[in-house]
Amino acid sequence: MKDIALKLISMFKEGYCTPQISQVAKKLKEPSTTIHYNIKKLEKEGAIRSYKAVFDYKKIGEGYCTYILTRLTAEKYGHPEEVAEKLAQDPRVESVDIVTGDYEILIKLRVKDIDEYYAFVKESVNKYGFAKTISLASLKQIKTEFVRL
Amino acid sequence: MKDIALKLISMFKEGYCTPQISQVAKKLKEPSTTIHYNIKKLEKEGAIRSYKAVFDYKKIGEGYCTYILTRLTAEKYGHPEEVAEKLAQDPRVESVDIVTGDYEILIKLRVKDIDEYYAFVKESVNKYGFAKTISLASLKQIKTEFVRL
DNA sequence: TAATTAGTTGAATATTATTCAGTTTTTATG
DNA sequence: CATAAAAACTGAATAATATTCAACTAATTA
Repeated sequence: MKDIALKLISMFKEGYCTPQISQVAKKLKEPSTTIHYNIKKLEKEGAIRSYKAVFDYKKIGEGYCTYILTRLTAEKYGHPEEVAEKLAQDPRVESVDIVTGDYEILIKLRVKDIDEYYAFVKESVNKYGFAKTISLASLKQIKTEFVRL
Repeated sequence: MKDIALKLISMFKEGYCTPQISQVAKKLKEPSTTIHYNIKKLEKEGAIRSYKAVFDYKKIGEGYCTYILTRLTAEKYGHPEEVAEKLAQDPRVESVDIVTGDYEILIKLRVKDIDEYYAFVKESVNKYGFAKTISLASLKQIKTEFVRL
């Protein structure tokens, strides 16, 4: 077999999708050319960044979801954006925000299980300069990425 | 004019998109029918929940993003799922999780500005039984929904 | 109010998804 | 290990959909 599924999942996580113009046209009872025009406009303005898939993360082996709040070490403190940019490159990271409060960065992590979670944190402490972290494990996800699960 | 843009945004937030089979086929150098077969399989298994758009939220008037941790009142405590389900129906809510720690629910909220944020919190205290809340405002979003901004 | 720009739309074309039937590969079973 | 059954793969044909274009209409600006 070719194990295409894994490749598809990683591609659809970020993009490789497109709007269904004719379906939208039907729903809104407008000509498909009008819908087409309006979508292209939103894309040109940069209002739409990407078209992507939302998964049942348990079923794709990413059932363990955690929110990690982190404070950076003295040397990294003051440059949270650099750290955040690096974190954003990690495919396990769903989102990264610089936030207000006692902790600089909020990470949403999706991994298979608690072992992979631990591997991420252990690796990150040195790699990114995490001084202190608080983790909130998601016990149940009701809605993600605007999609109800 | 017909103000189609607003309707498109709300539709694409949750769905009305589809995978680009031929583009994926090109990228992976596989026949498009093979890609088609594998995608349909993922959909049937329920691994893919939806195809949707990711926006530049500032440009669609939802530039103010907050993470809200909340503890429920005594009467609601023990039934966080009911509250979470109601919260999930709100279009301003991007995600809702039941989490570990001192607070039961973690909400990711997207609104226009701090006034709309305040309106949400004020309204929620009574509506959902929020006893105590901590809010972390996102100062900068580096990555959201697996998409780099 | 004339001129320019932005938005709408139908018809034609180009592109893409889907179906189907045949093939290969993998898995299960005696 | 042989064989049957199921799952995965694929090319050719068809169906569906997106895109282009040119004409038109509405809105905005000078």
